Amino acid sequence: MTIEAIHVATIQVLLAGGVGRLTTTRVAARAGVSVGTMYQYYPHKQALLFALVQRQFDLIDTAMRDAAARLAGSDLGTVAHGVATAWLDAKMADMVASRAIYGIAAEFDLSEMMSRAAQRMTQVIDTLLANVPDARFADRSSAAFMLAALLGGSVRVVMEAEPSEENFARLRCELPRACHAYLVAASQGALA
Amino acid sequence: MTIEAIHVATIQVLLAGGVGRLTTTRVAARAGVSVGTMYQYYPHKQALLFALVQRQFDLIDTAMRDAAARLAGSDLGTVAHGVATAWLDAKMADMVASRAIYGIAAEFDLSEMMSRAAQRMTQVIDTLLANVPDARFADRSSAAFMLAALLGGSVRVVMEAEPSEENFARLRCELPRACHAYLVAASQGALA
DNA sequence: ACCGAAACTGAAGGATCATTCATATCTATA
DNA sequence: TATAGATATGAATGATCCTTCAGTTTCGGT
Repeated sequence: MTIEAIHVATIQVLLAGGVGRLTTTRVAARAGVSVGTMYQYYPHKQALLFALVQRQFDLIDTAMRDAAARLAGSDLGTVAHGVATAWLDAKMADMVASRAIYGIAAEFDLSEMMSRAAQRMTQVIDTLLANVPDARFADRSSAAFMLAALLGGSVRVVMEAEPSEENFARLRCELPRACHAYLVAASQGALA
Repeated sequence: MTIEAIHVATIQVLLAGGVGRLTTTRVAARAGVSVGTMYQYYPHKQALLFALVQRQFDLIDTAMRDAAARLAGSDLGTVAHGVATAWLDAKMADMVASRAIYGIAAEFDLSEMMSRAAQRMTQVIDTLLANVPDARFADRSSAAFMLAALLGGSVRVVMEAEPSEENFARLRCELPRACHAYLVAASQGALA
């Protein structure tokens, strides 16, 4: 499909040179179509990029909701570990796209989009925490907010600063542990 | 000083419209100088931006080293709290610049610079952890790495997604707690 | 095979920008 | 005050790039 080729090409171009080097001509060339064709699917460059970002956000959102459904009602340790792992899986699964997309945020104003995504994520975590049987949180919404920030931020920083296999392995090992430790600290002791 | 005016103007322009809207003319205009003047201090736009980023990184690096010196030899709780607070203070002190600068990373290739900054930060934390009397880490370097990722990431995400006073207050309250909890979990129990 | 619609093409228009340089202004020293 | 060097100016240059549209190709149905 033409449109799929355009998407793939866009990500490739983004990875090759960042948003700065992403031109409509270059994307079209890499996709094997002409510039004009692109404009039949998207009114401007920005629309193309936004569509990519939206798709990525939706993917991750869905993955987190699935994980939340699976984990509902589990004990604190399972939830902490499960959320961290689901997040890592979702990000890693489409790491190429994720990395490429981070760059778009700077050129265009994605703050509204990112804000919405963060809020949805916090919301999902919050309801998940509300149903953990063996923990009561003094300030559950703050805990959910912080957990979302820890998850989102750590992965992002590693991807941007030094995305090596070694570092991802560390993340995979340490992030669940960190989440668990934080949630235990934020909850008023175990009740089971 | 002309050069200071240029720096300030650059950050203002960055905040107003991101890297995408940052043009040499606009920066010069806002600084109250002419384009040509800018080129007497920096060979190109990129050099100007890199200088800004470097300065910011150095500021934060210095702040963290100072904090580390102050905290050397303290117990785990003090170190965790101190590092988190120092980090927040450093970032908040120049939040305007910090936010502006995040945007530069996408347009130009700052990955090398960011990688170095992250490594220095991890190193500082690592030596700090090595001198905590009441804790022994199974894998100290991983703990230092993870702590750096947690600190760097969470602040960044909040700044980008929803930089409200309320959220910073939450960060200030929860981040030290999260750091402490993680470090306790990563160390093999308290020895004091 | 023929036709209309849908999809595709890519050269050209029109903007925007980074960068240069010939010229002007300031500053400090003799 | 005269002068050299340092600093500042901003119109002009040349490049890049988004976007458009008149014309071509492809495709499904008859």
